[in-house]
Amino acid sequence: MPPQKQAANLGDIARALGVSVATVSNALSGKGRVSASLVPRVREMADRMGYVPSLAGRALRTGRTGVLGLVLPDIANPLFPQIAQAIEFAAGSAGYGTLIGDSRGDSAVQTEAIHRLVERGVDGLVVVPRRGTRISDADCPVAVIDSPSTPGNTVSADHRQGGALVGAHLAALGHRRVLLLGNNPASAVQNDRLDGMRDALSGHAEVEVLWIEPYEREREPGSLLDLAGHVAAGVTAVAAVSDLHALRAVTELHRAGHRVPEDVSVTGFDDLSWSGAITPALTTVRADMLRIATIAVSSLVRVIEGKDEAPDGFVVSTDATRVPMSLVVRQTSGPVRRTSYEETTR
Amino acid sequence: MPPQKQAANLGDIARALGVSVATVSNALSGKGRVSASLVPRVREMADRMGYVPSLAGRALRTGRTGVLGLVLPDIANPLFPQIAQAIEFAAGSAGYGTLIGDSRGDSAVQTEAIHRLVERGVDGLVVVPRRGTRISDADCPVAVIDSPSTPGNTVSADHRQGGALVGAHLAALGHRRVLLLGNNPASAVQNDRLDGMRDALSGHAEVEVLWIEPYEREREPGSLLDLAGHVAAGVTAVAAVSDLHALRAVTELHRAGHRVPEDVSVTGFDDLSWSGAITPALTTVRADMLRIATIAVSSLVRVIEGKDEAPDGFVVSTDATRVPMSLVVRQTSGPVRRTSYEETTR
DNA sequence: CTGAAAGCGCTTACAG
DNA sequence: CTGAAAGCGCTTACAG
Repeated sequence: MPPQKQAANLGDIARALGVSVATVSNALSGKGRVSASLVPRVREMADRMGYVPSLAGRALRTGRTGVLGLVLPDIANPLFPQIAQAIEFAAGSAGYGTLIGDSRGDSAVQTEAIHRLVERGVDGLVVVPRRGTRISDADCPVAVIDSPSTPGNTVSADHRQGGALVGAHLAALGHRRVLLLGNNPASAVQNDRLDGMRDALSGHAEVEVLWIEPYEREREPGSLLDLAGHVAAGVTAVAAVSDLHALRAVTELHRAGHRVPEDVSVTGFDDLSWSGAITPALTTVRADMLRIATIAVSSLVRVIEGKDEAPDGFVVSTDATRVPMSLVVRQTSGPVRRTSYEETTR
Repeated sequence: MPPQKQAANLGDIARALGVSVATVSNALSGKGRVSASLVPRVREMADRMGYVPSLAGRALRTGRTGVLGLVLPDIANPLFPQIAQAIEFAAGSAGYGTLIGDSRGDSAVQTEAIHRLVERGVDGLVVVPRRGTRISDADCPVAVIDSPSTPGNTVSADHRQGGALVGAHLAALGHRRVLLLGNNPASAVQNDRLDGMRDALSGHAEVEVLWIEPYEREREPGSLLDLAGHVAAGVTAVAAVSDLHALRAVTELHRAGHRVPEDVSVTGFDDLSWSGAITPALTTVRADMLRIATIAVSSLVRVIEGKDEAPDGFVVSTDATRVPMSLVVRQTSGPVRRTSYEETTR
């Protein structure tokens, strides 16, 4: 007997078995007391009839939809795939669907996106907020993924510790003069990363920060960073707060005739998808997104399922968890070598 | 009077106004005949009471959820953000939410992801299928975004025309010997792009295809493409089927001591987020994702809302629409110049 | 251990 | 033009 196609419901199963829908519901959910002998019969019949529970019916009755909303600052952000994939996986594993909302880099759109998701009845929200935004009461539990420096309860990678990983790595390689590269002095994430680098390098190397102009897709041709000038001044390593900046550094150094890492080491941050594919492959720092996502989703789910209280204006407490980052050493970072200039002047 | 907080429903409004829920429903939806004088009163009261329609109630009654599923071959794919953003926007504009599903690069997971979305009651599905997968009946309308060479009804960028754009561009710049770069001879998308390039270059330049090994995040250090060898043999332009390959070409050429584009032009494909940020900025080809998404979503919505028949086993007909791509000329592609070698040997 | 009943919020024929 | 009623599919007290 082939499984039937058209959606059967609890009533169909109950009728087929001569029992009540309540009993079928209980047998399937394992909640109410049902005679042991009935459970397998119900299950089998449900299978045979191709029973798929109606989420709408369940949602109407329970007031829960089994869906989480994911609000991102800008889907076009290159880091987004990692986050979205991790959240989708964590949510799926917990039995939840993932509805996406895009802030398109705009606070007003972010607010609107949150409202739309709430109207759709999401049970909880994972928000990666736009810089500087605070998520207020959203009529549902919210988990925030952000920098550790953000006030309030958040889950996030430990950007500072990640920075320290880079700093320690470069110090161990013998670098004495390191140029740090960022593009936004107002970014908590960037500052955390830079602070970590500074900490780990202090006592080992001179450090200088170069704030480049904010990233623009179509910047002026020829607007270079003058890395060559810094190299001439003795810099042997460039540590960027993002793979994007690192890539820019590598390509500009190459173009200026320097070799990476023979003349200058370069490190990035985030392990974007292409960072292993360039030549030389980029040394970078990776967040454990799956862990971050799992923490965010599970705290949310605990509140949704009533196992935790929702503290602090409905924002989920995660004890401001910091998830350690890990260093991915590839070919752009190497030991300091004497430059050929110094070698030839001996 | 401040707007009330707790979710009001149709019954609350009806009670407040002394009319029936049916009337309120009709007034709000504009469907049933309601006296003109009542409509604004109902609307106003709904606003004042902070009425938010229950999607669950509506879904249970109408059998529609107002949610579309988006199934992606691999969220980690760098092209994904563009697609997801466009679909989310198009769906949102049409009044639909977007539930995501990730195939994680695995056909079995893809099938499972589709099932999960269908179980969640999505009204339709936008699928970017894994290579070689055909989406069969999914119990809901499906729009497929894929290569034009894929059998069946799909929406897609016109990859071949995009390739021709690159070819024509390089031909116009005077290149006589062009190396095409791909990594998967079985990919319909890549072959379409290459065919377009070949077409446009034929009669103008000698063309050769280099299939590099499939992209791996952590490839063997030092596995280079020997682009230098090709350059020595007279190649003045490298046209890649992806920005990723183009990036690899640029970095390897740099490292081999060639300048881009002075010695060798390089072009990519897809306009990934970083392609304007490298130095030199990457010449590439961009798909009109918003248009593609709009076509996919609107064909889906027409079927869902009963304005079109669902043809061909529930797969939405889009007349196999081909959306033209556009060339983004940046700094990696330039006119052929005599090499300094030849200049100095005169 | 099992069943009858209520009700989540909505929309849609159907009667008035 | 408006209202009473049914019913989408489910779960959960409550009686038996």
